[in-house]
Amino acid sequence: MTDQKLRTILQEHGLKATYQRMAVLEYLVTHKTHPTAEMIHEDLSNISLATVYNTLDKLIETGLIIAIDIHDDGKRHFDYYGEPHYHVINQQTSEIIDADNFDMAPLFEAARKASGLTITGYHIEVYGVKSENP
Amino acid sequence: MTDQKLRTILQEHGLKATYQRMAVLEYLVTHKTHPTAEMIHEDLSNISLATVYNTLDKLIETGLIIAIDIHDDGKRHFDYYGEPHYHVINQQTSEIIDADNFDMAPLFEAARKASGLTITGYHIEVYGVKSENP
DNA sequence: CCCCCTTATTAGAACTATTCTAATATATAT
DNA sequence: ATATATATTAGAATAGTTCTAATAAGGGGG
Ligand SMILES: [Mn+2]
Ligand SMILES: [Mn+2]
Ligand SMILES: [Zn+2]
Ligand SMILES: [Zn+2]
Repeated sequence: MTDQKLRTILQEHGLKATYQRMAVLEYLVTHKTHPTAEMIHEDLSNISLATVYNTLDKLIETGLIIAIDIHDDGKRHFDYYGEPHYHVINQQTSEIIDADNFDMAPLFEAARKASGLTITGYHIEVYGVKSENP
Repeated sequence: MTDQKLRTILQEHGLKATYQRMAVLEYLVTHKTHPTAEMIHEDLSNISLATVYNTLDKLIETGLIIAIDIHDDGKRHFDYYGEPHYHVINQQTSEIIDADNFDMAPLFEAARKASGLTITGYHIEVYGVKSENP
């Protein structure tokens, strides 16, 4: 993804386009893993850990990324959320699989009915184990 | 809920029925809030915080309860999960509303197709804000 | 292009939710 | 009742995250 595109995304979301923010955003856009702050900091070796955390907070506020808490390792994982999707988590391996093959509109409508709120988004994790008879 | 019932639930899930576990389980069954470990510890004043954490871990392993991470306060919240349900979270107040008016079977099927796993459960949080024109 | 001012970055310290330790107590099967 | 594996506990330790306050840099207006 080009620097100009990253700059535009950040500015359209009301964020100053700093070198550090472009790097963190590009990292999340281009990695299919769901890294922790520490992993991002290790890979982007000239950006401080505090800035990684600050940037992740800003990107979450804009909705560009989400945080996923894997209770397995006590660390927060981050995920580019340009296209909303849900996660299937293998309980045996902690592998996180991205999936978007389900229309959440009916769930939104149910949630609106149940709460009276205007629904703005969702975080869905479905858990599974390796099939016995594949 | 009677002591004998709590004892039975714990033993049926392979856990020794200690006084402390019965108290924590009863606390979660009878409270509609989604408390943190510290809240439980404060209310059950003769049970150590370590035991509250140990018990919560055991109850999660059995599936009797789940943990919910509210990124608002950095603390893990716990929830009796005797009947699976999903949560609608008010982003303005952090209020957590329980809801079960949606059949998750189609989502399970989609998740199975996407991952090849046998689905065992889900954690769903839907976010919303107060409606403008109620 | 150049200020200016607001906002961002940084290293390191601080915080605190959670986990660990290892000594004591208890549940449950026999 | 006894034995034994398991649970509880206080307090220490850990580590992920947040805070501090000094420095740097973005970007709008001139
Ligand atoms: Mn991703
Ligand atoms: Mn509940
Ligand atoms: Zn994802
Ligand atoms: Zn609930």
